[in-house]
Amino acid sequence: MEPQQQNQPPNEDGGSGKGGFLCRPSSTRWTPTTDQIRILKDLYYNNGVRSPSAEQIQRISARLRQYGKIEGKNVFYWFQNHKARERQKKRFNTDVPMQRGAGNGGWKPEESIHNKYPMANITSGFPASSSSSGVISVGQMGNYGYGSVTMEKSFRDCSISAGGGGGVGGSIGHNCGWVGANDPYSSSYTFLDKRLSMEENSGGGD
Amino acid sequence: MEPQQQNQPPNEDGGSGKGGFLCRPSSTRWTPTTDQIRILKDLYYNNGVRSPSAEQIQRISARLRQYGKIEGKNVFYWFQNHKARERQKKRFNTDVPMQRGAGNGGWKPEESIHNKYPMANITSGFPASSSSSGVISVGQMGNYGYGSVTMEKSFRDCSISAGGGGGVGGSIGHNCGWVGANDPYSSSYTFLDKRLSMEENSGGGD
DNA sequence: ACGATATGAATGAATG
DNA sequence: CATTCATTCATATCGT
Repeated sequence: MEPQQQNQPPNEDGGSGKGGFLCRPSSTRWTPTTDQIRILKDLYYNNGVRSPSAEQIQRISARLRQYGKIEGKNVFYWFQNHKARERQKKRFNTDVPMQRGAGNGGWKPEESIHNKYPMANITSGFPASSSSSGVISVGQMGNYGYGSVTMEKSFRDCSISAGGGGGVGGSIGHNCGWVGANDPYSSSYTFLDKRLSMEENSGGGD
Repeated sequence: MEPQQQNQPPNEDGGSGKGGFLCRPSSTRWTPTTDQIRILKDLYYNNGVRSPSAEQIQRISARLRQYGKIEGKNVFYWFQNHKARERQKKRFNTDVPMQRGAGNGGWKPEESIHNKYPMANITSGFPASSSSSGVISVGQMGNYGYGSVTMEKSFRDCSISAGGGGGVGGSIGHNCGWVGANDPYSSSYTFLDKRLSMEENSGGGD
């Protein structure tokens, strides 16, 4: 993987310690664990998942939750970023067919669809999850290719009763309505809440 | 801060001199040469280039390649970092209770030759949402130069690790036949922002 | 050699 | 989907 080996802190805590004075979310942002990354990449490369739908995201996040705290938006952003970065990378070094010879263009060659981790019985008691060998349901089931996902943050209900007492699945099953939107040209693009005029004051020089 | 630049370091792979290992870029990371830095700064300050587009990056990197090994991502990162750091520094001082005309606090003003913003970031108004009356007082609350103090407005939840704790992967929703997500544009998001309240404290009511 | 600072690189999050 | 911002890691270089 990348030479940047970030530590893999056992981000277990949720941050809110009841009796604690400290509600200090160690990290404000999600720090994916190696296992999570592994699965995500597996989905991305081996399964061709690039823009998972809400349902898929829910599934993925649920599965990844076994390896650490994760939320739907994390998965969502991960895929978006991963895809965007790949494209961007390509954009930069889209150098014209000039002399080869080391003209690497320059970025890490990460397009391998290889999936290591034979998952041999390691001494560790890690929860080795079958990667592409198992019958994962998280794979994309039809939604191939690209997908424009315009997220819309409308503070509405949508509150999934999580932790109800066993049913973690969180039946977010009120999807029998919006899903009917098979209008590809009607780009969801709903009114984004967006922050009101929060422009940078471009105070560069002076 | 930038004490001085090393003069043309043997930044050529293969010449790993010390170490003994070879075939490996002695320097894992790009070490810009003085000429490269000079040009980059020139573009940054004299030309107001702060976030070059992919095409520009290609051009720049191509030009800088004359002075040393450089790649697209280097240019990209350079500008990103430069801008970010300058802003970071400014943020700490910008309006800090500084007495006296210490207009600057201390760090050197780089090579602020001049500055101009050819691209007047005039991003029009706000798309949609204008209908609602202007009951909006949420404007910035005294945000001077920058308005990004990590002010969350949407999600900022805290772990949704429901009590499930084990039976994950349940049926997370029974799509009524799953949406025919065959359409590339149909991922209307609506789940991000889920605000779970798992603060089921006995007695509740505080 | 070690600490401090500077800076390249990477990535999560957010916006347009 | 493209672009940008913020944060953090990693390493290079310099100071002591």
